[in-house]
Amino acid sequence: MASDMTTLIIETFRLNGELLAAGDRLVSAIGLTSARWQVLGAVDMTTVPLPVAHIARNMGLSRQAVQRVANALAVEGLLAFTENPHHARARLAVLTAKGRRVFEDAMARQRPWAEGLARGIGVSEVNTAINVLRSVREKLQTDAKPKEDQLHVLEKHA
Amino acid sequence: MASDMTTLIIETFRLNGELLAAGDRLVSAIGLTSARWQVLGAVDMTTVPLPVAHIARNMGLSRQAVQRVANALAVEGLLAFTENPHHARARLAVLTAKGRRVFEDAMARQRPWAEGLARGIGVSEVNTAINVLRSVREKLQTDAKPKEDQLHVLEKHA
DNA sequence: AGCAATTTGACAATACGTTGTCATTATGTT
DNA sequence: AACATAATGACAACGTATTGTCAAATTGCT
Repeated sequence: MASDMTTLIIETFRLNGELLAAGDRLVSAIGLTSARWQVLGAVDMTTVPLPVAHIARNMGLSRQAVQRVANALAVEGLLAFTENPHHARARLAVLTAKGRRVFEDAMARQRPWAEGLARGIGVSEVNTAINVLRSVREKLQTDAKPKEDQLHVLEKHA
Repeated sequence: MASDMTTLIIETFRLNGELLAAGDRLVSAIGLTSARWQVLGAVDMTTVPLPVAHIARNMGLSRQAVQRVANALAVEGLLAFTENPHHARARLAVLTAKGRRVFEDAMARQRPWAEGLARGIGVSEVNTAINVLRSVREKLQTDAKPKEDQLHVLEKHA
């Protein structure tokens, strides 16, 4: 049903807004915002230091958006750029000691908060929701790039 | 599990971004954006013309955000403000004939698009996802306003 | 080696959302 | 009637994201 899908879409918008607001509340005491927290997390997650443009791709955002936040984090000393032996311009983003400390503070706040959110909701329902959201997102992403698919088809014929 | 909830949160962020991008693609040809489309929809939905602040509450957004979009829509002639007999400043937002036409164009595009998104996903799974998202959002919203609940408790005791 | 395409970061313009402040208008209580 | 409170819109400052453009650096193909 299209109307169910429409309901899901509207609910996704609303939940996204509430999550951002809640995330801001959660980490504002330690001088973070949701966006900065997410960038710190993306930098922390990598095993090897990466340039900002690479991190942006990992996050599914434009590199300019991440660049701006990363620069702000660097000004505040949470993140630093190290020289990249393979690329003179594309310096590598790494957490500073302070950045790692702040990020761990944020995660320590996030853990009990996420547990509280999950309380009362069945694990299988949550996983069903995750799978539905992922299916819809993947469909949107393939819709957005029909060109590449067509090229793949052409390659197969060639 | 907290980690399942974290996965759901991240997936919500990603889907939100894809939905906004897809919505923009869907209605950009008729000069709309996702945000303007949503405001038109909120104005269209009301049985009686309402002031902008009231519409913003209906949408769960700040009145300033909606005001800005509504003003832009008024400049483009999709929306008009009529005098409010009950309030000199709070004029009432109504769709113009052009606004109604554009909104109906947008809905005509949305219908088959939403159907395509829903295809291949079970109705019950979609409804489970809706219920999970709604539960999490409501929990966030009650967390955000512990004051009022406490006041209600106090009122009962008083 | 040379040249085209890609990657990266910087910068500007724009869209969308927030909070805060202010003046004006209603509302409600005393 | 008077005064405190709430609602509304205007304005400003800011945070987050987008696209577009540009120059520099890298990569890849011939």
